[in-house]
Amino acid sequence: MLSQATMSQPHGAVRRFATVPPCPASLNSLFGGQPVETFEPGTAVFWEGDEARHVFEVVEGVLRVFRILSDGRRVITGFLYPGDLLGVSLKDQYLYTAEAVNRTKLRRYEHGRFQEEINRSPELRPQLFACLCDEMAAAQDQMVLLARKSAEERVASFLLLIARRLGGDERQPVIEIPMTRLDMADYLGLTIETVSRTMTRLTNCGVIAPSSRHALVVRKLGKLALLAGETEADDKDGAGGRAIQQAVWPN
Amino acid sequence: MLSQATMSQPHGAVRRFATVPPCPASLNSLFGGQPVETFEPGTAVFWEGDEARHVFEVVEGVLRVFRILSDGRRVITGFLYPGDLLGVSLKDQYLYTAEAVNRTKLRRYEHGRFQEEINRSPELRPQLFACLCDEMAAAQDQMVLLARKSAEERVASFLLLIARRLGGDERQPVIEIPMTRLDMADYLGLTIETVSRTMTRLTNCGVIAPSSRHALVVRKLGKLALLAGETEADDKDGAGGRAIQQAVWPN
DNA sequence: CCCGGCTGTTACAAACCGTCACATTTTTGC
DNA sequence: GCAAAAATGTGACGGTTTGTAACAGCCGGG
Repeated sequence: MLSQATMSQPHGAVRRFATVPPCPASLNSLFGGQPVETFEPGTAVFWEGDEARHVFEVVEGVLRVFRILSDGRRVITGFLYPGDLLGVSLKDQYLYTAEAVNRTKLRRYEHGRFQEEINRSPELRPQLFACLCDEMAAAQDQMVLLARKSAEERVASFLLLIARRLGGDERQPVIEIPMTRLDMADYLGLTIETVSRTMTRLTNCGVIAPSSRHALVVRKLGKLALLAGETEADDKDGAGGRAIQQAVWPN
Repeated sequence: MLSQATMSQPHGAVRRFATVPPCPASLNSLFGGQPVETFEPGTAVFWEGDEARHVFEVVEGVLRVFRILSDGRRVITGFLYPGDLLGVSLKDQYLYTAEAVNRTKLRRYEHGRFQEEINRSPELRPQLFACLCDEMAAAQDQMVLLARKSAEERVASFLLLIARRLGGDERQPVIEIPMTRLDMADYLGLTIETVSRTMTRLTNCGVIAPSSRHALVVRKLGKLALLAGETEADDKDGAGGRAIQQAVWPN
């Protein structure tokens, strides 16, 4: 079963199995023969409104996926990491812009052929379906974060997400943050100042320790999970066993 | 092609074709033979964490779909209307609670059989896929709303969504709002007071006019669209042709 | 018919976060 | 390397939204 706590996947951006090796009839194998294209930091893979001709697989690097309101406000709906798919759940045109955060390598697959392959293979279909489910679950988590979480909870949630993705099961994972503070802010629905201040506060509390500007160490993973305000008590770390009061909403 | 501006569809809740009549090989026909079950206002169809045994079709009434944080904060990720599907994009357990807003009638379909039908039919699959795409698009819209829109823009966006869903193409549609202010607040990431104040302001501006407590008339649809802060200029109403400054984000 | 509970509205003070400003660090271009 | 530009950190201040509270309106029950 797929892990549910993946990075928020935007529309059409799908996290695939990280643990399943590519076998002939897996989503992974589809892109195998395609040439690798490189995108420099800040360059767009496609723009919102472009005709959706291709599906992409992230081979290396990180992408940001966003939409922009008419007055310039930007909303990043997700970040894509190696192994993720981009441009799947679309019909005729992309609903968002995809841009390289750092130097990124992609494989491209023609959209119509992708659909055909999926349609043809009873093995690929459940994989794709599971990916879409994960994508929706991540979108839901993000809605919860944006609708009801405080600035501190948002930043903590974000760091926790990256820590779980990159840090494995370590107790004090070292995590890389390739995106800028502005990217984080536009992803979390905050300003760069608030992100900056909040991370400073987390540092002063000893929850995190800055390594370089784009990397840090999570010193108290359990504390971070508590600050993230999660429903589930993923409390493998013994840093604080707060009682979970099951919320029963009066109707 | 499906309309993109549908009500935000939560995980597994899919808006189907409203214009396509049920034909033997359509999603609509699957539920045809199932008995209709009635849910009283406030009763749950299922709870977050329940084993996902069934897929539902909304026949009549409105549902709210939500998640609750450990301290009681509630986030409504979407409302479901007649014709919508519930519980599709899930694997083993429901990720949210579904509750009847008003008296609701549903048809139930066993989850495994639903999957089989989809797998078997090459006609049903693209329909389901298109539904999932709409669902993701709606989730994205909601993320934009929650991340960057002001209280007024959120309320305006919500009213516009309902107006377009129910009011058809009328210039001054009468729209029903079966949900409470608390539901609206938990959907829009606001408090009931803010929702109330904002609607009062919209009334004073002449944009809307209250009909009853759970119904109102949209007097200036174009103005409402402007207040909603949409990217696209859906300016069929001549109520104000503000210049759209295309935002080019400096990288 | 009146009453009690629930929902919705309005006012006011408070909190959180955004805005503005500037110092500091890092990166970029030459 | 050096200077310019960009990104980041930090503080003071203000605005939007929230929280608290009181009141009004609707609805069902006695």
